[in-house]
Amino acid sequence: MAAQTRGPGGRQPTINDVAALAGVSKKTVSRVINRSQFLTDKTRAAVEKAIEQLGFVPNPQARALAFRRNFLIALLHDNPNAQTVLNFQRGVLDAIKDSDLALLVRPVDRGSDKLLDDVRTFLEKQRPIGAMLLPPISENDELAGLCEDLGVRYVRIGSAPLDDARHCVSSNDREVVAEAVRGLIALGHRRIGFVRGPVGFRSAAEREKGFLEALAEAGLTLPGELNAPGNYRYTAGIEAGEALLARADPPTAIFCSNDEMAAGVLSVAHGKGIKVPAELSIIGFDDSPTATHIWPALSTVRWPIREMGVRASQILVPDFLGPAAKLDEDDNVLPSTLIERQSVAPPPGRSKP
Amino acid sequence: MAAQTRGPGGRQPTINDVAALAGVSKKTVSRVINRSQFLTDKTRAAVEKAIEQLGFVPNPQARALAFRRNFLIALLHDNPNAQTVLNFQRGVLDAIKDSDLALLVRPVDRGSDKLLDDVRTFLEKQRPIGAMLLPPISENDELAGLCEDLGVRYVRIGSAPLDDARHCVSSNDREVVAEAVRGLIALGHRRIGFVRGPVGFRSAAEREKGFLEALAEAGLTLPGELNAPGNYRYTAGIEAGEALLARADPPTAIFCSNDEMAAGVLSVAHGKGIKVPAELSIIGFDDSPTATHIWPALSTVRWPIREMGVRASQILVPDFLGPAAKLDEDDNVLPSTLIERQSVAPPPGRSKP
DNA sequence: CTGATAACTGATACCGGTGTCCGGTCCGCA
DNA sequence: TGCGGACCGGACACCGGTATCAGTTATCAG
Repeated sequence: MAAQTRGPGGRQPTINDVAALAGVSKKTVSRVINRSQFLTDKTRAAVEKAIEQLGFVPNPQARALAFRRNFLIALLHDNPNAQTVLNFQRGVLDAIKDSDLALLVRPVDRGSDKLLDDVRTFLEKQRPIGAMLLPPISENDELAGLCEDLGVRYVRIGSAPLDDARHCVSSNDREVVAEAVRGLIALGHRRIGFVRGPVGFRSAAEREKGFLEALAEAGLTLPGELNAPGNYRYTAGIEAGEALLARADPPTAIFCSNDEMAAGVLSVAHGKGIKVPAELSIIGFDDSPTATHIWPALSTVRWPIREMGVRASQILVPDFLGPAAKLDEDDNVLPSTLIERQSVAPPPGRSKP
Repeated sequence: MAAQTRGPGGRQPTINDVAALAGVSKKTVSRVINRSQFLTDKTRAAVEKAIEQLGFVPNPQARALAFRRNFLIALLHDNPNAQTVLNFQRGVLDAIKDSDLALLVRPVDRGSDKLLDDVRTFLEKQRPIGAMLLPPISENDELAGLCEDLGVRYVRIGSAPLDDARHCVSSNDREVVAEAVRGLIALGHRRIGFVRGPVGFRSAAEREKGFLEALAEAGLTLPGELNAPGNYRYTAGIEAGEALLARADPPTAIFCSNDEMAAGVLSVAHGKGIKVPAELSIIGFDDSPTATHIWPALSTVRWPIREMGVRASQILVPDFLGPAAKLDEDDNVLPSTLIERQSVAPPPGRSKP
C-alpha cells in the first residue's frame, strides 16, 4: 500500500527548523510547546517568535508516537437517535476546540457477539487518550472494564449514575418525568397510560420509575391494561396507540418513553379522529426534532445532551482543557428540563385552569 | 502536558517481537503488513501466525509518522440534518470497516470567515489520507482547492456533479423531483405550490429545476404567488404554509424542497382544518425520520446518502479497500428514489385513479 | 570572592514503524 | 553449467517529536 499523495512545494517546518532559527536545541523548543516550567522568558519568547515566523505546527503523529498515546477522544455509540449523537458530538467538539485533541467517531454494534473484540482492537490501534460511551452501550460494564484494562480513560453517559462520578455524566430523568406526570395529574388526569422503553435499558427503567413515583404520590396506580410495551421506535408507538386507544375506557393522557413513540401514538389518534390535546394529552421524551415537527407540537423532556458532551470532556481530559475544568462531583448530574408545547391540556369535561 | 495513563501489565507487542517469534527480519514483517509482493506463501504464513499468536497490532502512529500520512479519512460537514450526516458516516464506516482506516469527524462553520484557515490547520495537523465534503460546504470551491494544495485527496458530495468524477459523488435529484411532480400532474393537480430551499444552495437549485421542468412539460407555469421562499427549516415551512394556504385560491398540492418544511406546511394545514391529502397533497424531500413520524406519513424523495458514503470511500481510497473499488464514472451518480406514502391524493373533485 | 545549590539547556537515545541499498540464497530455465 | 530473477536478511538512516541525564549558567549564602 502506498501513500503517494504529494505535498505542496515547501515542506512543513519541523521542530529542527524552529530550533535552528531560534538558535536553541530542539529539546528547548519541545519545552516551549509543552509549556514546561524552567524556561527563561527570553528563550521562550525567542522560540515563540520562530514558531510564529515559520508557521510551525507540531506533528501530532510524532508526538503521539513519543507520548505513546494518540491525542484523540473516541466516541463509541450505538444510538438510533442521530440527533442525540450529533448534539453530543457538538458538545464535545465545543469543549476541545482550543485543545490539541480531535474526535474519532466509532459506531459499534450492540448486538454483535464480537463487540468486545471490536472495541478492544479499535482502542489498541487508535490508542486514544480516552473514550466516551453513549447510551445504551454505556450501560455495558464489560466495556468500561475493557477501557480500564487498556489504560484508556473513559466516561459513561447515562440517564442516572452508572459508575463513580469520575466516570459518569448523567441527567435527572426520573425527577423530571415525575414532574411532568405531576403536571398531568394537576390538570385533572386520572387514567394515564404509559408506553415503556425497551427492556434492559437503564433509561427506560428511570423514566418508568419517575412515572410510577408521581402516580404513587397522588395515590394512583398504573393498571396493567394501560401499560404498553415499547422499544423507542415509531412503530411501537403505533402499536401502543392501537392498543390503548381502541379500548372502551381509553386513557385521557399517555406518557411515552420517547418522542418517536409519542409520534406513533399521535398518528393513531389522528387516524381515529381523537383530538389532541382536547381529548387526549401526550407527553414524550428527548425533545428530538420530531417533537416540534409533528402537529400539535409535543410536550416533552429535553435531555441536556450537548451540555453532557461538554461535561464529559471536562471530566475525561481536564488536563488538556485549561483551568476551567475543575468541578464538583455534583456537577456530573445535569438537569433535564420539561418543555411544554401543545400536546397537553386538561381532560375532557374539565375547564382550562 | 502529560499523558500519564498507564498501560496494562505486559506491553503491546511490537514488530520486533513478531520478527523474533517468526524467525524473520522486521523488514519482512513490514512487508507482510503492507502486502508487498515477492513473498513466499510459507514465510507469509509464518509471519501471520506469529502476528496472530502475539495479537500484534501495528502501531498506527508509527506508521503514520513513517508514511508521512495519517490513516484517517476526515469528514467535513456543516449540515443541519443530523440523520443525513449520520447515515453518510455509516456508509463510509461500512466501506472502510476492513481497512486500516479510521474516520475523523469535523464539523465546520460555513459562515465563519476563518473557515479556510480552520480547515487548513485541521488538515495540516491531522494529515488525513483524504477528506470528504458534505453539502452544503461541498459546494465551496475554495475548500476543494485547499485540499488540492495540501495534497489531501478529496471527494465532494452533491445533488448534482460539482467537479470531475474523480472528486464527486452525486445523485439525480432533479430527475426524481420532476418524476414526483409529474405524478401530481397525472393525478389532476394544476395549481401546485413550491417551497424553495435557501438561496445559493446547489441542492435547492436542482430541486427547483426538476420542479419547473415537470411543469413546463405539461404546459404549466409556477405563478409567483405560489412560489414561497424557504431555508430548509421547519419554521420556514410554517411561514410558507401560512402564505400559500391563506389565499382564496390555494394550491391543491405543494412541493416542499425538504421534509422539515413539508412538516411545517402540514402543521399549518392541520391548524386550518385542511385535510391532507384529501384537500391538499404535500411532497417533501430527504426521507428524514420526520417524514414517517408525522401524520399522514409524507411522500418524499429518498436521497441515497448512505450509499453515497460507500461510493465516496471507494473513489477516495480505492487502494485501501481491496479490489471491489474499480468503478465507472457513471457510477458516481446514484439514484434518488421517490417514496410514496399517504400525503398525496387527487385534488378535490377528482376521483381516485 | 568562593562554593553550593537551584535553574536552565543541550547531546543523545528512543518511540515503532518504513525506505534504501546492498548481499546472499534458492530456483527455474537455456 | 551458468544466469537472471524472485525472495529474504541486515544494517542503517529517517519520520518528528519526547525523555534522560549530564553539563552549563545564574543565584545566593557564607
